Amino acid sequence: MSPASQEETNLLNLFQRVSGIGVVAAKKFVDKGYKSLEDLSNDPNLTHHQCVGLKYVDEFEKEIPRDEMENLLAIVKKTLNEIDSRYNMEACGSFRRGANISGDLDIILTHPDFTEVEEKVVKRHKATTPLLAQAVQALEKYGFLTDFVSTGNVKYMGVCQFPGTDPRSNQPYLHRRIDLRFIPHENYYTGLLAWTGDDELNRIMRSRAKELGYTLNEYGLRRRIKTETEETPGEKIPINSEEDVFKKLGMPYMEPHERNLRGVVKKKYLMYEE
DNA sequence: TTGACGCGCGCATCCGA
DNA sequence: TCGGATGCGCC
DNA sequence: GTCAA
Repeated sequence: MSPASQEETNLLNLFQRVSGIGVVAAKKFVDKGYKSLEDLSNDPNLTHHQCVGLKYVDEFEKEIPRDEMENLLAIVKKTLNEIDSRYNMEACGSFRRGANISGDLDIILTHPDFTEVEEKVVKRHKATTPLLAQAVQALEKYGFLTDFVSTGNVKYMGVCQFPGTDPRSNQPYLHRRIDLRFIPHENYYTGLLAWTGDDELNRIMRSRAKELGYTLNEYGLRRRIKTETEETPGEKIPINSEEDVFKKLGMPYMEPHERNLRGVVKKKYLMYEE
């Protein structure tokens, strides 16, 4: 590769470390002649997301120890329960699968007042559910949320920071990415399953569902209706636990910590090769 | 090593009618 | 001004 | 890029 295009590749990779900058934006910045993140910071036209991404570019690349994840989650639970005890929340992703370190904190939220019907109304009328906004407001007031990336009716993406000094570094705790995702309470278990993952298990379960004439996603498990010409999703199958989903698919239940299939599949493959 | 494959959604922002 | 298209991050 | 063969 020529030195010039090597430099371009390096810059593309550098710019894409910033959250909010993907391939298209990175190319645009290279075309503008930017050579560094400092050049980037002088651009007056960065999106809000990109500004936040740039501000915390180093911190977002640092992994979050499990005990800090637990502390962060505890704050969210405590704060939200104080304003409304009917909030239900669970941290998903690798944390729920038992990982010792995580990249971000992904929390799904339900509330008995937020149903599928309610969600449809919200979307059609572009009204706002106060439930997520209220939760965010409470966490901001606490000083726990420091910046937002995006904030809508059902999904908040932002930045949080545990208060005080991190004994590991003797410095303030790092800024961490946090997502709050509101889902209709009827979809809680399929949502929990989907957002806990991992990707590989999701793929396996979805394709198994397909084989059995179902369709599975974070919104539920449905029977597919086959007609002459087309297939449409049919009635939703009632799900009252994650176990229910495994059961319907004829699979043995897997505890969250048993759902790390990515590494397992790879390991098996490597063993086969040797 | 090779070839098949990877979905869809919420939000911010841009763009053209 | 508004609706659709695009970019992005995410399991 | 990932993953199965």
